Amino acid sequence: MGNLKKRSECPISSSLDIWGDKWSLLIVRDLMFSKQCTYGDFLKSEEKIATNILASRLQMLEENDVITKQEHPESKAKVLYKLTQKGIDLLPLMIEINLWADKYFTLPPERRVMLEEVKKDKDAFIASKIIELL
Amino acid sequence: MGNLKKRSECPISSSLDIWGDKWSLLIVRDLMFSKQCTYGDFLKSEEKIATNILASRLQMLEENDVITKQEHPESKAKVLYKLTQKGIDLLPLMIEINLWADKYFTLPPERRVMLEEVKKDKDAFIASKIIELL
DNA sequence: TAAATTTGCTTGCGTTTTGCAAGTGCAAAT
DNA sequence: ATTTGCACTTGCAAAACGCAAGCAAATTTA
Repeated sequence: MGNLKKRSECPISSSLDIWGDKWSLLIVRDLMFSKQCTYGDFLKSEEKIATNILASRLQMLEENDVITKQEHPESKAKVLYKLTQKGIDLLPLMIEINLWADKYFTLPPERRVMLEEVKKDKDAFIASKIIELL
Repeated sequence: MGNLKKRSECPISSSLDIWGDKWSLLIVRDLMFSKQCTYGDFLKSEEKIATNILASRLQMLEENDVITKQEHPESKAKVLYKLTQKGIDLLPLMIEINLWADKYFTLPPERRVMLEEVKKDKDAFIASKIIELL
């Protein structure tokens, strides 16, 4: 299942081996916007990921230390997923994706607002966001 | 074949719809390091992409204006692939991937050298690289 | 306290994508 | 004229995906 076989020593390639698919970074995105999510929260996202795909991606990301499971404070039936430091470190990357998309797609209004903040002072935005996520 | 069906209006999602797979960014990488490549050049890369996958990714990237075909100055049998402005604009993203990988993988020496330059002055590195690619 | 619901998955199964090998058509070199 | 090089295409088995249904444990409701 979550077997990481590196195709090469190239850092781009090694990174793609972990999150180079259509879903993994959407999970990371959800965690960056929400700080923590349950399994059900991910399923509620606009893109409608299938349950088995979600399970396999969560496992893959956990095995590669991008996310961690935690027990939910209110219920044993629920599981909380959070970003690890390694996951939080994907923030600059996510921001660059947003900036690229901002140039070539039409962004939803809420994201435009965030992007304006990023454009004003990228480093400051990243710093404050990291604190928020810890 | 190269049908872009957006899963949502989210910029991350829309971006992944284009290059969110294990191979597309490796093609972009090759073009950023080499400025221009032939079909055969891509095949020589360490990761050993299959010919049919390469063809489908090149088509997808061309349809989404990330790369362009040009005729080779020396031969009609060869085809030159280059990054478009949209493709060149992926440079900051590629750099962030490198920086992330630098923290969590062991990079090959040549890349470490480049990364040192990036860390000294990221914007300057990007600026000079863009000029190089145009 | 028994039944129904919620939650986080797993399983089956048909469809799509991938990966490998071989083949094709055109250009260029021999 | 024939062989080689280059850019793909094709066939096919294997893997991954996507949808729906199922399931066990925890929690809520009656």
